[in-house]
Amino acid sequence: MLIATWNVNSIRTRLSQIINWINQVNPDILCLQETKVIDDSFPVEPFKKLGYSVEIYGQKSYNGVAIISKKKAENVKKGFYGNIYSDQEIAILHDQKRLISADFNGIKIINVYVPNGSSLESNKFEYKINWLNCLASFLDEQEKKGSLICLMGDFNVAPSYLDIHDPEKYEGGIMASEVERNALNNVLKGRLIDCFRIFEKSTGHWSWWDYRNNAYELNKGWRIDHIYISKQLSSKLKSCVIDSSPRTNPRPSDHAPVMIDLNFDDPNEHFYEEEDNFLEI
DNA sequence: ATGGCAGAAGCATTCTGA
Repeated sequence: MLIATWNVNSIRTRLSQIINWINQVNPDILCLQETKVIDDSFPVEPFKKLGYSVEIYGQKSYNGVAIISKKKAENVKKGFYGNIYSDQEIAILHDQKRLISADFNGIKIINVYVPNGSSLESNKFEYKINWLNCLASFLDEQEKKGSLICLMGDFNVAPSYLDIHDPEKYEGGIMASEVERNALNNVLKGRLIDCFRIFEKSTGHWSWWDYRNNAYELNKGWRIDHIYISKQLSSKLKSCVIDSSPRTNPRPSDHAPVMIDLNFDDPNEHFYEEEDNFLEI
């Protein structure tokens, strides 16, 4: 089962590129971020024509998330829910459409677009940390229910210096600060693993390149788009790749899709031992 | 230290992103 995440930076501008990518890759589940459109204007039909089901949670101009899937999503939830924080705080977090979740094959798929935060001094940074703390509480609740989790999206955090093209310049700044990494680690709490780092330990692998300063051509990127799965699922993980090819398209998204292959054909087949190859940073 | 580039809204220019 192929599960992918892609910050497309506008579903309407990127529609043909996304359809082409789906035709090439044939994902079972594709989580999109930054769709930038209200639900009534989301181009649903091109996906339905390919046999996909579409679940959307969008707003005007900014943010917006969607789950495109071959199987119909079950238990679709838009935004945070459950007994986490006050209703008032939840209401504030719902103003920005950044999270949608659904169940597939007994796995809870959680698609997130984590706030960027702008700068460490910004009130948007405070919002980012609050949002990540809310996500941590949300996952605590899911864990209590015993759910198997696949959490993916644009996290706007580089987990380590290995995930930045120029760590000397950027370490400690936005997307690379201790505060953000602590907040991310508090979401993961060791119960979720970074699929990409199961297979690749080295630096030089990016999922986002700035539109400015010829960053893609100079390969000056960051790895800020991630797929995390419950440790119990790690034995089912066959691969995790970043497909940078759409970044070479005319008028590309600044992000590339990230994809995992989870084995559900043979439940006894193990690709990795759980405690092996887990990179602790 | 600042801006670079791109998208949406909407029609000149601002806001936002990362």
